[in-house]
This record gives sequence, C-alpha cells and structure tokens, in this order.
Amino acid sequence: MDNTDLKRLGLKATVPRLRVLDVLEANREGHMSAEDVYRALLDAGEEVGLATVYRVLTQFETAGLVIRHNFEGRSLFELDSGEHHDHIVCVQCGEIMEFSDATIERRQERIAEEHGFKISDHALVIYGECVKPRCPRRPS
Amino acid sequence: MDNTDLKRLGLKATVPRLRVLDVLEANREGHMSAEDVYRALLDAGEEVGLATVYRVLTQFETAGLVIRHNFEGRSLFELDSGEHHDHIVCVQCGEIMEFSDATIERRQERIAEEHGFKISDHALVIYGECVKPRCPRRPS
DNA sequence: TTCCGTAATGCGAATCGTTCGCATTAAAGA
DNA sequence: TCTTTAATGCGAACGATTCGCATTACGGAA
Repeated sequence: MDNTDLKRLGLKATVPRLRVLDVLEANREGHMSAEDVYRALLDAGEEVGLATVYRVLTQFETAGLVIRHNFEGRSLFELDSGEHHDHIVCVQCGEIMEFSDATIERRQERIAEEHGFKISDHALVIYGECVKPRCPRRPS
Repeated sequence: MDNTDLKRLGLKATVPRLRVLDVLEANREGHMSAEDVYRALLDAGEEVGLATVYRVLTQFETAGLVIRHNFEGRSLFELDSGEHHDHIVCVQCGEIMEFSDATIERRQERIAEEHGFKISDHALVIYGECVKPRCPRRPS
C-alpha cells in the first residue's frame, strides 16, 4: 500500500495519508482509535493534526481501505482485509479477538429476508471474560 | 411497575423515577433515547432535568429494569422484558425491529467457549433497507 | 404526623470523542 | 516552475453524557 495505491483510489498521496497507512499496516492485528493513530504518529515524530487523522480515516473507510467498528460509541479502525469477521471482546482487559462463523452469517441472511430487509451490513459483538492469566486488567 | 416495585429494587420511589417508568411503559414497543424520555416528560408537563433522566435510566439499568442498547454511539433504552433479543435496523428510516434466533445464540455460546471466554453478553445488529412503502425516510 | 438525615434533584459547567471553519500549505498537471 | 485546488492544522464548535454542588424531598424514627 503506497503512493500509487492511494492515487488508484482517487486520493492524493499526501504525507499524512501515507503515514496513517503506515501506522495501520504496522498494527494489522489490532484495532486502533483515531487517537491511537494520532499518538503513534506523534511518537514517530510526525507533525499531524488530530482532525486530519479523523478525516483521513473516514476517507479510507469510504474508499474501502479501512473498516470502522463501533464499540460502545467509540470508533475503532483496522485495514480491510477483505474477510468479514465479528468480534469477541473481554469486558475485563479490553482485548478484542476476531472470529467468523458461516452458520451465523447464513442465519442472518435468512432473518433479514424474513423481515423484509435487504441486508447491507451487520455487527456482532460478544462480550465476556477471557481466561488469560494476564487478563484481569482494566482496558488500557 | 409502581411505587412498591421501585422500593423492592432498593430505589426510593421519587417522582422523576415513577414518571420515567410511566414513559417507558407507554412505549413498550419502542426504543427511547434519554433525550426522548426527557422530551416526553416535558411534554407531559413534568419538571425534570435531563441529567436526572440520564441518572434514572442508568439506575434502572443497574437494577435490571431497563436494557441499554448502543446504536452508533447513542444509547437507547427499553424496559427489560426478560426475553433477550437482537435488532435489525433500517439504514434509511431508522426503524428498529427485534428478533431472536436460537441457532445464533447457540453458536455464540460455542464460539465464546472455543475462544476461552465466559460469555456475559452480546449484541447483534443487522443493518439493511426495509421494504416498507413508508420507508425511504431519514431517521427522525 | 412531624422531623431529620440522607439520598435524589435540577442546574449549569465540564468532559469526551468527533467534526467544522478557515486561513495556510502542498500535491500534481500544465 | 507555476497554478489551481484539494488537503492540512489549528482551535472553536458540537452532541451526547456526566459531574459538582447547592437545594429539595423521601421515608424511617420519634
């Protein structure tokens, strides 16, 4: 994902956009808030505004580059890997894991149909307590 | 749900609490935001503060009287009927319908288990376009 | 039934995440 | 290199929610 990739999406290859991409790629496994991305950039010595990070992330979302998830009203972003997945989050340590389940997907389609809906998206979040030894820590 | 019911839950039976209950009961089918409840009370001639509505709703939630749902960062409340359900919302008119599906529930249990989670809650929202004739209206 | 202590209220200020407005800067085609 | 136009950074504005605090009103004790 570089200069020419952005242009291909109709986005000028500006410094902030390239840097935000770098940060997201360096965190492929995780989910980052706009604030997280912003801090990562500052830590890397970049001079960028928080508003720009928000704008860039929204543009990337529109362009299909990233996916925005809504966890309790906060937006978390991740690069769009192309594979849909849902989330299971630990209510204690805040860890977010991904999963996907064909059975559930199929059922959802069916349910939408039964209710006269053309499904456009869906979000399934399971909350629970994970059993990791390092868990009983508060979300960072 | 009245005076004595509140006391049973360890909540003083104050005027604002009783009125909020009234409003919620008058809207059993729907999902209301704190603002919605507040407006309904004002319209009914009640003198209540928005902060109090928020506080009361949170207390009711804690007491297990109401359920709080998170739709794109906004909190919507409804009386807890005791039956768990998920939601399917129309991205055009904002209508929210409820459904529940045993297959999905079962699968979720299984998935949580497989990931070493003790499931405590979950939220499934399906987004789509409903086919109602009165639909293509923006959310109110 | 009245009286009191404490919890609940109402108000406005504060908070948090996010967006906007606008003057300034920097892509990228000519 | 020049120019046009979109993108940036800043701080102010925003909407939902919470907080702080002085005031009020439950509801148990007398």
